[in-house]
Amino acid sequence: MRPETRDKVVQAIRDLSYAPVKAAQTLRRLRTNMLGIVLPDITNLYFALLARGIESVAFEAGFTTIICDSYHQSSRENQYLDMLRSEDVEGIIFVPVGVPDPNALDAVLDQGIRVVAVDRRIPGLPIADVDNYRASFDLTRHILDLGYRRVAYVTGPEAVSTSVDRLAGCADALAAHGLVPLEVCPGDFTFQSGHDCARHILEDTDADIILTANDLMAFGALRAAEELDRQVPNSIGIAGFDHVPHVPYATFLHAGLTTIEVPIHELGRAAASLLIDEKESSVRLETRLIVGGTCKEQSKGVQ
Amino acid sequence: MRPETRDKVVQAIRDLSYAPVKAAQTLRRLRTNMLGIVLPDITNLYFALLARGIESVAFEAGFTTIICDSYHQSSRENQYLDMLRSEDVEGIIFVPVGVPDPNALDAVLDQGIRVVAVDRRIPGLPIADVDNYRASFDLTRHILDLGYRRVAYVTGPEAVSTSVDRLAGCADALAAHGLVPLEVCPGDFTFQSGHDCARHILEDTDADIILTANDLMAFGALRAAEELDRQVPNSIGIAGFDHVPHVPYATFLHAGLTTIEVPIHELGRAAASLLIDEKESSVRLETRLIVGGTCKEQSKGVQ
DNA sequence: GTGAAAGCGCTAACAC
DNA sequence: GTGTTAGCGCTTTCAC
Repeated sequence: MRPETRDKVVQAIRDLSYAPVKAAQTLRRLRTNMLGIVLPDITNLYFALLARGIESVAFEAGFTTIICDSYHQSSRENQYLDMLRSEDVEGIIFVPVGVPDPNALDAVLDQGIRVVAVDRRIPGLPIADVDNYRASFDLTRHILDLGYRRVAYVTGPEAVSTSVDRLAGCADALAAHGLVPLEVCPGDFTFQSGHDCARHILEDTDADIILTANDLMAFGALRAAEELDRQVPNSIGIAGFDHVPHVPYATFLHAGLTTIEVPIHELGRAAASLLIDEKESSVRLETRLIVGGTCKEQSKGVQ
Repeated sequence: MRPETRDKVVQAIRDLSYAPVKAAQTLRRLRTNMLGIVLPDITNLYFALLARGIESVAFEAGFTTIICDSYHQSSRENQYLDMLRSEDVEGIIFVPVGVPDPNALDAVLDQGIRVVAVDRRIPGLPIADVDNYRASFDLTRHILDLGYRRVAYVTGPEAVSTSVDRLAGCADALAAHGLVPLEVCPGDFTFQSGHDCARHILEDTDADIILTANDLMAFGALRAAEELDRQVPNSIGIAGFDHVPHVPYATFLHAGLTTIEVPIHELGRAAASLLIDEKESSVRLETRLIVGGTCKEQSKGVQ
């Protein structure tokens, strides 16, 4: 068409402030260009960073994302799965609360909506994750190298693969030294549960270190140690897992927590790429050991 | 219709696993049942709590929400506004980065999409907020009653109404005592800026208290005080604003921060209600003074 | 109470 | 190049 005709059309679009109606496009093309994210808690920085990573890739690819916060409740999780299905999203990135309800999930899958897991495994689905077992194994070896021997562990929910893998990695590293955990206390990834488990461990065992399945519980443990006047790391060692940059913690814990860095944002990006590029495979990213000030640097008493 | 006929139909829905196509409904009804949220940073707990509040009301009312994270960039904010417009959302809850771009906003408004502000004022729009001026005034009076006199203030971005109001409330309360702020340092609501401003204040002035426009900057100030070996509250007082429940802070700051509690979740709920109930009015919620351990309890030297 | 038909706004296909 | 048309799946209206 002639440039001047083009300009006229463009001008007309302006004048009438015309904007295409998405619903009509969607109906015609049978493509919504929407992605769903289902996660347990958007106020948890870990998941917020994950959502950001996902969104950054989706936005570049022209997808709109709907974040669904399941509040750690599988009933709400199912409601959201149904909702996303009826919205005809083109894919879902799913961080389940525990073991997902097969009914709700299959209904989604049967409609041809692709679902990928991120962080937490879901049987039969591709996933973007890290090697939690390996990282936990390596962290445990690290603290064994430092001379710690009486290891107590604060684990996460048993229905969540990350909890299971991290605990297993720790237990196996201990076993390789002929050791077993002094205590395995069931937490739920919250600050409070970390605090409560650590208090129990400090009061009822002679552990020389507490390992926790995430940083938040490690902070709970730090609090418990402080309440009981136990010096960290001199009287008790503490290590976490995640390396979530909880802001105010920098205020007080200058030397930082010994922990495993999980590339959360990248995990989100990888999961979104799996969905958008329609890959069937999974992707695994690297973690890194962060040596902080909550474990002794010297071997203790072993010398 | 006869019950048995009904059952047959229901059965058929089952068998064919029929689900209505939202796009067709939307096209026909010209209603999308979608709400947009535009906010500066979903990884900031303050905004995550706001989003949760909004979502809880929207979900009950059958609306799907789309959270748009502008990353504190007005360019992205405009992109999202355009995106939400083309999605034909039925309303937008808007926490602007600064002063919103009239072009992008008017385009939305011209299309008949209702927009409400929350937390931060936007000229011409209804808002759900708190009386930041009053609360800041009262907090300042409180610390004056405690005997503090040499008050330094760390403010937020000057394009944001909450910053402006909080600073004005403080300044006016001081003026009522014939005082002026010893120093007003421009922060940007981040931990880092709170730290940097506080360091400057502690090194270059003889302030006896630092007030900050939000809790995050107060934590930065606490960090700065610790670095310079200034005891809180004995050597320097600190107070914040927000009362955001940053989790790990409970680990270390046992007595808590002196601050103003803003009902964030409720603010989100109120904003969503304004939109959904199609009210034109604004709504203002109550704040509360939280007396923590970061200000001296006794008047100092005044007796 | 049941059935038929029009039309929401767009896009893709095809004819000119 | 340009113009015309069918139809995406639903809801609403109107006729029976």
